[in-house]
Amino acid sequence: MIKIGFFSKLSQVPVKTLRYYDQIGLLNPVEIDTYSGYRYYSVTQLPRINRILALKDLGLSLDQIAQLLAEDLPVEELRGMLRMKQVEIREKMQQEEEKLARVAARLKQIEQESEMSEYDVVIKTVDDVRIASVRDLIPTYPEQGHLWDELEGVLAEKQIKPTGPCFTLYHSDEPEVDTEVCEPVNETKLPGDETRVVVRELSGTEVAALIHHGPYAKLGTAYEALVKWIEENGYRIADGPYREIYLQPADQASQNDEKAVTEIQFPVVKA
Amino acid sequence: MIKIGFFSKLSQVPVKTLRYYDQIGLLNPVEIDTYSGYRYYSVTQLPRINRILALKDLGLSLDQIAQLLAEDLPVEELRGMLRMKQVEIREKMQQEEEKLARVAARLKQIEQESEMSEYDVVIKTVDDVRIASVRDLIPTYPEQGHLWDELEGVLAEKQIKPTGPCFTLYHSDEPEVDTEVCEPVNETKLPGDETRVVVRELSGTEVAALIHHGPYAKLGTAYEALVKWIEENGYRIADGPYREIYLQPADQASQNDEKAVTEIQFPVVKA
DNA sequence: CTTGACTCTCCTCTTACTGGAGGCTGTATA
DNA sequence: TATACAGCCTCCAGTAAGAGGAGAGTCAAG
Repeated sequence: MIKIGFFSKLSQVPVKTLRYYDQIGLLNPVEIDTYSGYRYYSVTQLPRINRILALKDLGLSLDQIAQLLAEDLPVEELRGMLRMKQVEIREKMQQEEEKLARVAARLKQIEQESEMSEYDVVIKTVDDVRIASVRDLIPTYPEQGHLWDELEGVLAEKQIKPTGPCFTLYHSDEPEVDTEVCEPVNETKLPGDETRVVVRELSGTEVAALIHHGPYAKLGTAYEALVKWIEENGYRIADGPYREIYLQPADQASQNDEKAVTEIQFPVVKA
Repeated sequence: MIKIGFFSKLSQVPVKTLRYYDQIGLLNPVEIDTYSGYRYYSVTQLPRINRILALKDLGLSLDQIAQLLAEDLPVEELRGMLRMKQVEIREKMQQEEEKLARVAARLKQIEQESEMSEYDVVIKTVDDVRIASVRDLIPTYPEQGHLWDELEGVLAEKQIKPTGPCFTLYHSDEPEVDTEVCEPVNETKLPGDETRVVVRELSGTEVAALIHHGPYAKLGTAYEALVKWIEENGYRIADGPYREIYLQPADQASQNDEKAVTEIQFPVVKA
């Protein structure tokens, strides 16, 4: 029959923690003085707390430990839990490894340019989306104006409103730029006469993305940064078109694109 | 000027999280309608939230991120933070690796014996402790009774009370057992006439320990389990004596040791 | 009897949100 | 124009595993 302080010394578990374990019913003292409220433990409880510590060291939660200790250990279940833990730990280790790679890449980037990059890349999963689009080959990127005119014309005529920001899909760059200009829409079909505008469904995919803020002429450096990030962070560019999303397009009238906000997205997979 | 739901869709950050970031001042909407309370964001805030996400992915806390974003980035500081993070992540990875080893060892043990071991090993650091002791060579472990009589006799005579449980240090096993029986004490010197009892200071050390509950005759299996654990969990036995701590000694009168509780400790270092 | 070391309960705080209740607001449709 | 209904608001509670502290009571030694 020993007091909590001594039990704490023997078990190397802080007093606060012992009280907490008492509270959640994980390890109750053998006796509590009804008058003073003092907790009294026995040295025979040391094996139990050691087991608690050992299981905690395996990464089990106190809840899980309580279960294991209560249901006088069905060995099969324990084995199952441990195997799950193994998988979990392996996953976590891999995540840490990737995190380490990202930190290293950041450091490298800072060393090279002696300032933090203007761009921050994020990995995300874009949802499926239905679009109306026009696709054609064009000689250079900026020359997609007539495609937009064509698409917008048809949509305006049929009174179809886009459900999100418009974007361009680039299917390939050579020999000419295989370009598809897109507006997300709700409709599944276009009513009426035939045009080059088609409605189709894009399926979601994992992408690496960044936001460019400023004139389109400087998109080049953004692309460079994105491609570099993908290479250095354990991904590679997957098949499929990449996107340029016009979150805030250039002002129609003035053609002022100083304040344009554009997101570019490359489909990626883990290398 | 867009509403929170759309900003959430663009940034892939849950609405709840955006509100939380607003609350802690990490990312405030550009405007809040004073009447309705609606938050209005701008697409130009997307770079900022992407930066937040990217830094979070490096393992930084929101607090740290807020600092970095506020103090218009002193590059040196960022570099320092990242280097610290690197070290941190490496440490964590190592810990995970050790955890994995422990889980594997547990699983192996269960496979072999098809039940959970009676013993749970914990690693702890024992404190420095001052002791009164008698040391001698004895032929076998159980024959330490006369050493105890000698020690207890002297302490009783000088009215010295032990400050903790008594224990035995085993300095070596061959050819005879080099045994030191110990009582922790407060005094730095023994008053009066000379005896074989000496007072000295034991320095703290890292040990692997387990608790044995039952007769001393069965301590053998406990030692086996402890040594096996040490081998299988990436430690090795370090120099120095090992300890047998009599937390609940055998009943003096009846010599009944059925309910004895004993801790055994081997000094260890990471292999 | 006093002193000082322990111990008690109760409260708040930590991270980065998540879930829910109850109540407005804004827009699209009938 | 009335009404759904999706979207938005605030406030409250809860998460894991304790840590820190206030204020008060208890125990053992001298």
